[in-house]
Amino acid sequence: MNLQETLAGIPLFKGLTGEQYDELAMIVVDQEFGRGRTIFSEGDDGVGFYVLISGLVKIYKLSPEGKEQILHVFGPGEPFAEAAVFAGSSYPAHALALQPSRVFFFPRPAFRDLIKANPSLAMNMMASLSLRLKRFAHMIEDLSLKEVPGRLAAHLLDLSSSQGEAEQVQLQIAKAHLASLLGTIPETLSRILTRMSKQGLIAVDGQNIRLLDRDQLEDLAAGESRLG
Amino acid sequence: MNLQETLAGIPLFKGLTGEQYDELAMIVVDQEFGRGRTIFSEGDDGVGFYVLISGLVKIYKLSPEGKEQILHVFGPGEPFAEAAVFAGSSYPAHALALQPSRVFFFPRPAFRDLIKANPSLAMNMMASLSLRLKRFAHMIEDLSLKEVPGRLAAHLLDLSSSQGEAEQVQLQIAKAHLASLLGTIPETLSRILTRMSKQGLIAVDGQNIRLLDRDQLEDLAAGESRLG
DNA sequence: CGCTGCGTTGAGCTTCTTCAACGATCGTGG
DNA sequence: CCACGATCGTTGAAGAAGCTCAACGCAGCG
Repeated sequence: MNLQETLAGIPLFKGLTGEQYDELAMIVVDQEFGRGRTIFSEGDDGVGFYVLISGLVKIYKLSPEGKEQILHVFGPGEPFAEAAVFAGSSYPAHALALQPSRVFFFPRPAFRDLIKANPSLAMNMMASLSLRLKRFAHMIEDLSLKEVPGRLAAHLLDLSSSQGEAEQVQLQIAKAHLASLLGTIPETLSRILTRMSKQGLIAVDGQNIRLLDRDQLEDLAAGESRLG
Repeated sequence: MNLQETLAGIPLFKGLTGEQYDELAMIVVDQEFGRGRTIFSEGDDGVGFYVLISGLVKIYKLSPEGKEQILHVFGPGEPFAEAAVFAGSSYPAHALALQPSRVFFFPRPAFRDLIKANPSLAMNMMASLSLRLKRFAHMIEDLSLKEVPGRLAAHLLDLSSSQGEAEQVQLQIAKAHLASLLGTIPETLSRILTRMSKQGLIAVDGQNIRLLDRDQLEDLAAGESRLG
């Protein structure tokens, strides 16, 4: 697959003309990061943004005591650090490859020129930023208004819908990472998984989880009920 | 002040040409909302976005049990609900006027046409969305990695810097609203304000708060220390 | 006057975290 | 091939932070 074809497969760049893909191809930098490698750190100069081509990347914040809050885990096709291109000048969080990852890097000045000249690219970018905003709003809501079992249930149902409404979902990330994504710690997550299993809501087998009682999971996710 | 002048005073629209202000003026709808009036509700059809001209507006989520989490309190000059223009089709949260407010409403289709034809407007919009994204990321970090005293300290220092580094800051909103903005409840906020006063960090007089020990407030805000 | 919105304080309880120990798995180098 | 360390997960006991419930105070205003 050549560069232009790869670019055309990225949702952010959908609907562009062949010429526009050529322009993108001219400024893109193809990079690889091994598992556990840092892509950028909070406070680093925001020199451009990325699109993940393959692999898995986490975006996270750290507290002074070392506790981590994952803001997002990105899979193939997703852009990250776009905000750094348009606001402020430094990355507001850390980015690290959870799996060996291939990313396309777009340098800030060249990309700004491109987007200024391409309204449909700008519209795509605004849609992407807006979607991200919605997800963050959802995350704030979850952290503040739901307890951990509710957040977990919501996450499992999200996974199910993104994995084709299957009864069995795949976490994709280690449980320790899931804990950080849900705003808690591994111990607490482990206890809650055990509790939900005992109550017949789910069945856990490593990173595979079967959703046995969707109705009750949905009640939990809505914050309408407690886990006895 | 005529319409074009008012538009020119809005940061989102800065740097546009006179002709562009005329175009904006043609699609804008001038609206007023009394104190306590709902501007839109979560799930409503996202028919456009708003810029607050005067007054005070809160954007918030509600849990099924009625607990509220304020995502943002907007003052004059700030746009809100922009995300609804570019992603999804419904508002993802509620908006309510905390004070009598005047807003400019921009209908979605007309504004999309406008922004597609005006690259500098698009760049401004992307900057605005990106800034919002940063603030949300910060809020997630606070909710997850800091305790309530830390969030309060961070908020007070934010207020101080936006109010000209004054020793005395003005909350602008009721303490019950501040509690919701910080992801807690009025009782807890009240207790913490009392505690911080007794320890000489601040002095509270209604909505006026004097910052007596900036160093220690900054430690708290960074999450590096606890409130004895 | 009495209502309503707003704030404070106390007692008890739930949830979550901390600290500590332990078990399983896996890849690597001796 | 086994041993070792590293990563990851689980479980228990104790403690802290924050929430719920309830009562009360106080100011503004119809």
